[in-house]
Amino acid sequence: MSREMVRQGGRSARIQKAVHEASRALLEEIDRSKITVPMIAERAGVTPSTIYRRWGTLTDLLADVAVERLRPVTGPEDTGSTSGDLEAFVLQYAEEMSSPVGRALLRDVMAEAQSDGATIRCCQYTYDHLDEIAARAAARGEAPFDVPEMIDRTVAPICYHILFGDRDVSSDYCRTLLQRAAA
Amino acid sequence: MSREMVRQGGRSARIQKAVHEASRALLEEIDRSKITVPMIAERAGVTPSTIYRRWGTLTDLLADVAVERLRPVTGPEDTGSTSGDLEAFVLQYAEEMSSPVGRALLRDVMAEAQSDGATIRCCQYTYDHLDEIAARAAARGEAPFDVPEMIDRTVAPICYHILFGDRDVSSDYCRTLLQRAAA
DNA sequence: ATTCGTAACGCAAATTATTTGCATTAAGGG
DNA sequence: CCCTTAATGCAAATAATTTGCGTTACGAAT
Repeated sequence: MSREMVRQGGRSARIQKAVHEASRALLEEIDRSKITVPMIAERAGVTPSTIYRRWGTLTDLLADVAVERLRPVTGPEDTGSTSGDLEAFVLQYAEEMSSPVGRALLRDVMAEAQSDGATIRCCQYTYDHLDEIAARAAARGEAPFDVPEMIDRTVAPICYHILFGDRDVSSDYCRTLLQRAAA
Repeated sequence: MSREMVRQGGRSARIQKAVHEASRALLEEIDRSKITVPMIAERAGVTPSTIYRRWGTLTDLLADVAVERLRPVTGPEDTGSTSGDLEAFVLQYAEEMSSPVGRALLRDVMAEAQSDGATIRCCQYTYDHLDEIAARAAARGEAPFDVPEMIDRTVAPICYHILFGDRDVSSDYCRTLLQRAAA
């Protein structure tokens, strides 16, 4: 009686894939506020009730999709120097997130009410990237930096301005943040 | 044919007030994800269609309510010194926003898709507060500070950690941010 | 004050989304 | 290969959202 675990293979996985793909496709085609669960279900070739049972709400589903999209496929670029690595990472982060799609993903991730869900997983990617850059710095014998502090000084302001839309997050602005962080 | 403007007085205002009050009351009582438009309508004594026509969606309504709640009723406290004013403001901001209700408000404000809506209005309050503190500093002959930079160094990290839930936003942490900003 | 034009509302019907009960399918272990 | 049961499909039931239309009541002008 060890009971069954969550099933991962076969049909279940196929459906998750189909639903995610349908969601991504719709996010590209039509406005996010016009997307509905039945719409995604039809495109994915499943019944709406399946989606409701597995994801609960449209918000949760879109958050799940967003986290998946925000997961980096590759580690941070190795430019040979810590400052170069940091600049490459921060500029790419800002560019990805400030696009209309990126902004929508960010909002979807945060909309998920439960704090122990998608949000932490999502910003964990940022910690991991910076950890790796810091580890490289140490391996090179360069001066190390504090990862949480680096997030406070660069990533946090970038997210703030993207989410509140109170200013443009340009490359120049990102470099200013990096200079402040280095001081 | 200059025609009618948006109506503000009388019935229209009463309904807006009733709906806002009903929303606030429900936000205190039950989980945000369980709140529905018909629920608010009943509590406010209006028909659901009125809410749908005026606010469009539940998200937009809650964002509207959130902005209203986040609007400060009073200016920043005058402690006699700039560092004191800043500390008072930042600590109060963090405390307000990190509560379950504050966090929900923050999420609601951001969930509203259109960037030119509630979000800007909401963070404008922060700019205004800091502007006033900076003006006081100048009036006292103290060294001025750059308001956008202060936001980047204090408010932005606070919002980031509240929204992503990756760390606790304690008073000690806020003071650390203020010390960094002063350096 | 009274009248007039119309924005905002209430009501109810139509549409659409969400939930739920039950039968069926297919993982995954024995 | 069989057995248990998680996950799905289907369809009915419920709830939310939209919409048409008649009514109310701002607000402007007379």
